[in-house]
Amino acid sequence: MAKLAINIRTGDSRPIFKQIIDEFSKAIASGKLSQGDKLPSVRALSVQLSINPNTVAKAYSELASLGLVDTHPGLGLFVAEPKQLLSNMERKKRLTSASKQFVSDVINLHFTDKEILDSLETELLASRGVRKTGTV
Amino acid sequence: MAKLAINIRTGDSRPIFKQIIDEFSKAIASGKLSQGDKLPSVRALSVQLSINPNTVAKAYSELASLGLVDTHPGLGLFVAEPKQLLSNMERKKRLTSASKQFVSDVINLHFTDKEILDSLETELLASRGVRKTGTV
Amino acid sequence: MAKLAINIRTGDSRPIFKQIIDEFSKAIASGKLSQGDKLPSVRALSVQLSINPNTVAKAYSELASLGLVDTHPGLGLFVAEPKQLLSNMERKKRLTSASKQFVSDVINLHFTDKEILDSLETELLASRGVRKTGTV
Amino acid sequence: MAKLAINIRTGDSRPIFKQIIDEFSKAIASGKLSQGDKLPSVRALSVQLSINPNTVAKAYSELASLGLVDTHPGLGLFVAEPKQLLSNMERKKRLTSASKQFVSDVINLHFTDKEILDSLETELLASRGVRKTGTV
DNA sequence: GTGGTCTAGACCACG
DNA sequence: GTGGTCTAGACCACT
Repeated sequence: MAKLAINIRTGDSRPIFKQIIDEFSKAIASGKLSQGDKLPSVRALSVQLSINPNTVAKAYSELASLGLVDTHPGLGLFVAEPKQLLSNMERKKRLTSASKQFVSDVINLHFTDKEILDSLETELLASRGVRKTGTV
Repeated sequence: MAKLAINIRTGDSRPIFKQIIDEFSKAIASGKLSQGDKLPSVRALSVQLSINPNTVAKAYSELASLGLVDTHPGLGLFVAEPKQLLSNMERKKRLTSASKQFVSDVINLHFTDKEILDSLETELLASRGVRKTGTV
Repeated sequence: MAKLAINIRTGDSRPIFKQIIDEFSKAIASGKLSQGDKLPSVRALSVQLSINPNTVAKAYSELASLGLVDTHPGLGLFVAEPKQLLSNMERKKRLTSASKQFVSDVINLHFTDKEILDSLETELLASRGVRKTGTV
Repeated sequence: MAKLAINIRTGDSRPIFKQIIDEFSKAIASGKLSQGDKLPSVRALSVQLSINPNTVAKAYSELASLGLVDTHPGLGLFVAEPKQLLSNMERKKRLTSASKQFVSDVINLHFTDKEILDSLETELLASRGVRKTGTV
């Protein structure tokens, strides 16, 4: 079980609980957290991040409903087995929606398509625990 | 003045005012609206889209502060001359930030990198008024 | 749009927010609420049920993540278009899980299988807005 | 004393003590455990299942208060004689309540009534030690 | 100790 | 007006 650091930025546009969700999502997707690994307790993480325990609880609750973790009251939260919760149509719909959102966000920055795609690829590799050193 | 259709979807996750901004941004970026073209009046657009005039006004106000349009009090809003308001560092920062956000949004959908990049490319081309299949 | 009554029972073993979710779920499944219908506002329902607004908000938030309603900040919540959010495997898994749970709950009441199945069928028909009057 | 296997699943939504109760309930209802059979000791079962002895003790305590087992201090727990503790009205009430709960749980999975009833029948037969396909 | 629920009250973004 | 987020503090069930 790798060392895990959850980072919260107050200047971020995303709400705190969403940042927590994203951090754990990426940690699980990249393999930094593996099935069966225990998450920090609600109280422990709330102290570590200096936020309200309810905020952590909300994030944990959503992670559970996303199927990424299993909750065991009295024991804690544990990384769940990988599974596909959503129908293929819903997955596709969400990918398209996120793509549209991304395009809207960057369209006025006047980058070329290649620059945009390269930037995305860099982040994708990073999220999978890979540094972008090879050719594109 | 080019033919222009502003589309608002009630099912969209973005707030209405943001959708308006994005629609005009894309229209300007793709050349469907050119420098000097007049935007519809607040009242006219609010009637056309069946939304609150305040919402349109808010969108127009942000378009102006983004530098995409010039306000001519008493006459209306006009597409501004293309300019670059942001430093290259700021542009790069926003691109990276949007990329990170996008990756967070789709990481748990379990698509391959290629599928994700393809989806984005499709939307990029669409935003530039191009269909992906078949060269233009 | 039919008249809608949400009932909360303090003696119920389910938490309040879950009761609210179930009530709206059944209202939507049975057609008592149709696509596009507006749900009562968080504040209005919290007053009507004499509970904390946050509790209603939590229920509404889960209804949204279940895909049953669309939220439009500033406007309210509306019944969403019917869709299949979950993969067939996940649907089957949840059906089996619920069946097991149900059997565990009634196994010691010493009813015959037929009595149990009849009871369930009655409730199923009721949930679809049908009174059980025909033969079984 | 019949051969008996108590199965605890960490992925189950039910708390551990409830799983233990359900397992013994089903074993008794199906005849796998008969009147007078001795249950494993608290310590033995807790070791076998790798769980906290308090959890086993809690389950045993509830089994006793349900009237399914008799406690003989110093000797252990033994399966009690079959008896009916609940009034018919109470039994019927609990069946209806469990049915309602079940319907609420599955109503949004969009299965047909037949699929739901089939799933339940399968589990009912399984709980009585019968496979559904092929008579026994 | 663990997570889950509920209340109370505040502030923000959206229309 | 609408819903969304966060804090503070309480109580409960489970291990």
